[in-house]
Amino acid sequence: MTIEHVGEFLKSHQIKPSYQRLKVFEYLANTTAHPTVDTIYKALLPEIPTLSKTTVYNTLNLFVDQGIAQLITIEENEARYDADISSHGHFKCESCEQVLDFRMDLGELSIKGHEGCKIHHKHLYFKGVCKDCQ
Amino acid sequence: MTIEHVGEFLKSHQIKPSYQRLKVFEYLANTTAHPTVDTIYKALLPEIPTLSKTTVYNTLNLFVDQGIAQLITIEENEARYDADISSHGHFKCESCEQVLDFRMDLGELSIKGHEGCKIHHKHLYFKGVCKDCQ
DNA sequence: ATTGTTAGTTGGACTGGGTCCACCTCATGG
DNA sequence: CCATGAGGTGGACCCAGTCCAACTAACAAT
Repeated sequence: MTIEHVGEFLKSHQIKPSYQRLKVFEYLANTTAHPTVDTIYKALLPEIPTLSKTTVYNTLNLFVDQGIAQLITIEENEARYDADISSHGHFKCESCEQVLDFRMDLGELSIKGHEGCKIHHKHLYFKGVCKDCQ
Repeated sequence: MTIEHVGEFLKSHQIKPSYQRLKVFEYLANTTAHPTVDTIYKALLPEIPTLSKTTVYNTLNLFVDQGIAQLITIEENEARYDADISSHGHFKCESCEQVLDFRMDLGELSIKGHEGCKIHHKHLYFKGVCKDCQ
């Protein structure tokens, strides 16, 4: 997604497109690496020397709240973010630590035994060893 | 599971059944609340006044490593533990914050597009609002 | 243009979950 | 009865994330 499209996209989700927000979303939308806050912060710092980590946190939380990004908690000690909000699963390699997407439609899954529950989000996390690390 | 069975169970998984380990596993095996470390610690403190939080951490990590408990990272800021290691999903109510089990066989699910990956663990997390909170 | 107002940004202080590490205790074996 | 090692303890420490007060940019009203 190019930078001018990002602005329109943010506006269409009730997010004022500040320079910081544009840059954070542009970065997130153009990677498949599911970056952490620190990764995003370090990547943008050369372009935005005054950037604050709090801003990155605020911005990502805003994106999650507005439904244009999702929080990935596959690992206990690191929050990762993903601008791909379509239904898919995440696989983390325990050796090289990369997180891969894989196609998986979670739409039809429901909760057996708790049918009255209203489901807002679904996450499918697999862990193991990727092909390259075996 | 009663306390004497816990001892045998731990031994059968190469874990020396110290008093602390017995008590932690007994607590975990007899609840469906998916407690946090702090919950377990506070619950056992009256019985074991000298208990250290580090011991609870060490013990739970040992259980996870030996495959008799699993770590639930459904929420970013709290690690929960579950002695039920059968294939099932977890639902967290965003209102009352309880975590419910639900039957779901994840055994047949594989990773489309990354067939070479060796899968060790599978986690399915749903979030929403439970029946009582609607 | 000027001022008021509000949203957004900044960075330092703070919090709390989790880890580290040195010391202590207890069980087991010679 | 002592030696050894595994397990437990608790205080220091680390670090991701939050809080908060001050600063800045954008915009509205006059």
